[in-house]
Amino acid sequence: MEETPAHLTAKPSWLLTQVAVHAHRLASEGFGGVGARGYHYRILAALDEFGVSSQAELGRRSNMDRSDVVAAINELAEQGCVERTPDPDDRRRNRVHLTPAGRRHLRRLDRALDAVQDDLLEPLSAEDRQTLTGLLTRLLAHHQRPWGPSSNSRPFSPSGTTPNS
Amino acid sequence: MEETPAHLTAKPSWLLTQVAVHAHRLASEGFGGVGARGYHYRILAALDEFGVSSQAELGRRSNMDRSDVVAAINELAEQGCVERTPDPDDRRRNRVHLTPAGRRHLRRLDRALDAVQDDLLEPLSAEDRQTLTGLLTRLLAHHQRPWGPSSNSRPFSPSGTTPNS
DNA sequence: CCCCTTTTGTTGGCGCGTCCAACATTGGCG
DNA sequence: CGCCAATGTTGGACGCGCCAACAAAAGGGG
Repeated sequence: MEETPAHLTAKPSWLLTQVAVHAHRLASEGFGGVGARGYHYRILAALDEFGVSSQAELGRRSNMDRSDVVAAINELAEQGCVERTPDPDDRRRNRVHLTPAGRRHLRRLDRALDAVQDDLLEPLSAEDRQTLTGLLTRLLAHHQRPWGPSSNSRPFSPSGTTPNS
Repeated sequence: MEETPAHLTAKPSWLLTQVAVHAHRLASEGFGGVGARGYHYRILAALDEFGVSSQAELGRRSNMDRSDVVAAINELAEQGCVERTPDPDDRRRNRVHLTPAGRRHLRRLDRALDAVQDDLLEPLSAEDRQTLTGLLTRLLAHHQRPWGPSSNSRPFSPSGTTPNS
């Protein structure tokens, strides 16, 4: 039985990315059954929660590049989950909205994803799960500083709390 | 300021993968300066810790596909970090070993990666970091079990989808 | 001894997620 | 009006994980 180098197992970044690999694998299995993938879920969830949005908004909310939003919405539109109509008030934008079929699809994906969480966190107690969630939430909030490197708009300059630490 | 859907932020798998994205970004920045990437580090670390190995061993230890090991070792060999010699005792295998340059390269990458950990975990106290590391280690160990983690095909398990511990 | 299975290195390819560059159109604002 | 910002879109890049196929070599039974 081959062991993994301690150089790796000692590094939180290693643990994080490797566990994320398993999370991604489980999620893909859950999505795969219905021919969906992560990007679809993100957009459907954002649409469900915030209603009609422009593609740029969807990208910012679900942390995707504008170009990837285009592709995902094309696919969702082909499946009839979503519809694109030009925005009369701003002719640059598209008003994207959920269809009933899209809402049903989202529910399916949501159920699949909930099952994934249980598989993923199986060895942890409810308390441990909460602890983990809290820690990860803090980390994510910290690294989502609005002035970060992004082509997704954010007209702000550097000099935040930590250019380099 | 656009918000992320609670459907996402409430899911540990989302938090995990998103934080992993930042970890990956930071690591890439650390590696990028010297033209390396994750696969290189994994192999160098495994070689440093376990000495001369075959490519298949390297793959198992650092969790990589055999084909990806080939590519990574080609690149490392071009950089003079690693050398491939046929194994006289088993003519299928290659004996891969670190060169002094490779060892120096590894040390550089190691220092860069250590800095990354600090950036990544900046908002957490030392205690929190340890807690996080422990939880992730448990999760990783659980999902690396040879017979498959949760759903089926385990010898025995008292609970299927029930809370535990 | 031969046959069958396994292991190993290697090639080539796929899918997903992230990201970037460029472009035309449109809106906002001085 | 003229400039800059935002939007949608196209096309591409890279990293990582994964799989299928193959030839060469090793190992284990009959």
